[in-house]
Amino acid sequence: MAAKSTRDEQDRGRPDAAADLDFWSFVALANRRLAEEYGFRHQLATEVLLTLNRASDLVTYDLEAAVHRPRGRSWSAFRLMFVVWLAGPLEPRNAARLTGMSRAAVSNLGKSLVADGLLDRTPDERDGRSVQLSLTGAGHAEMVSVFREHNEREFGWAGALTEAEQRILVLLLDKLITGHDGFDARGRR
Amino acid sequence: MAAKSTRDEQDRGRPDAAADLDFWSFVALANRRLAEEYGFRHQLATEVLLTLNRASDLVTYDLEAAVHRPRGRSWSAFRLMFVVWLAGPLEPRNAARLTGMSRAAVSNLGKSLVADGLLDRTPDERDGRSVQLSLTGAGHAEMVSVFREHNEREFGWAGALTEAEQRILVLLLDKLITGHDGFDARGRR
DNA sequence: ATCAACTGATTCATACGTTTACTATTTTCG
DNA sequence: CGAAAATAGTAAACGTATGAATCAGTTGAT
Repeated sequence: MAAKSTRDEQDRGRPDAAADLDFWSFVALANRRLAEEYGFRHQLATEVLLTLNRASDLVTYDLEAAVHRPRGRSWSAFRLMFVVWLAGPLEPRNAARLTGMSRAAVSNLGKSLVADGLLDRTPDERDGRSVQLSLTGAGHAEMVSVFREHNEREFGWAGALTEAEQRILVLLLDKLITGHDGFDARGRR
Repeated sequence: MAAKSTRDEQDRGRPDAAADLDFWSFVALANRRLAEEYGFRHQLATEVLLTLNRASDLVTYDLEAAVHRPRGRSWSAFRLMFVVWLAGPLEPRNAARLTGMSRAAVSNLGKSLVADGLLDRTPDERDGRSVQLSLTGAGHAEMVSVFREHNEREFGWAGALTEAEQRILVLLLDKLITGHDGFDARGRR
């Protein structure tokens, strides 16, 4: 296992014991204390979820910082434009469902993106309550351009795994999610 | 593969084509269009990262909504108290590194938690600039109690996988992260 | 011993997302 | 047909995270 430091025994109680803990040695320490001192039983579950969240945060933060912020866009703006690009035109309701944002977030974000000339919001003829979101020409051009860079950097991350490993990872995550299914994008039933 | 709907061919361009897309069929649709219409090459990487983020968001949202919000605590507050509990006492700097938050976030959050009587912030004798975070008695009691519920619900998620599968998942995520190593908790070098 | 450079924590202004409440439209069904 | 319920989108209030600036203490060179 790559970066697991070994120094997580001894020196509990030393003044700055936490100073040289890294993520992996913290997980090991947490596992040990939760089991030995408190008797919790599902340490592997804790380790799975800690690692899952850690990986997701790290990758997201990197993509946002390296690709999107320099162009003046937020991670959420990219996500919204991504689904409008590939699944659009669509209603805010469906955009929210597919991105996992709230409807209000789509509404707010959409307002900015319309102001920036990247998104069009046209009234729905069928349903007077609703609206259709679509990319403008400029929005489409920006997505094609930004996704080129985004996709290369995604590959930089996923490329640490072989293709077979990547497929297994998707399968396992799929099983994790759908084993708990019946939720929509934001955990609502 | 469990919930992959098959209706992601045909009917592009139908007025509400997105209405019955779910997450998996959206991923399939995105893969197809990115490859066929735009010629992007790393679709598997896109699928891996979309699924990773999705899984992480879903699990986090569920734990926060089911376990922590009902007790009036945020997800971030739990994360901070978790590391202080198991790796503490520690300095805000190290708490930020282990949780992946910014130092400012730790400072803000810490203020609330101290006000609520869950956290102690005592000056460091060695270094007058610094401070040591530790749990109060009430904070410790709350963590033991809340983690019992948290851990059961974690198990509810991870339990969708066999133990062997869980170990493989951790290994793969580990490899994904450390294959890109040299980052600290928030992607800083 | 002193000053400059560094490091740690905090505060401030800002941005973003969520929840709740509201308005408008559509649907349902008595 | 018409009133009640449901649904879509938006606005307001709130909480929380972030980066920049600030304050304070430490370190090291001279």
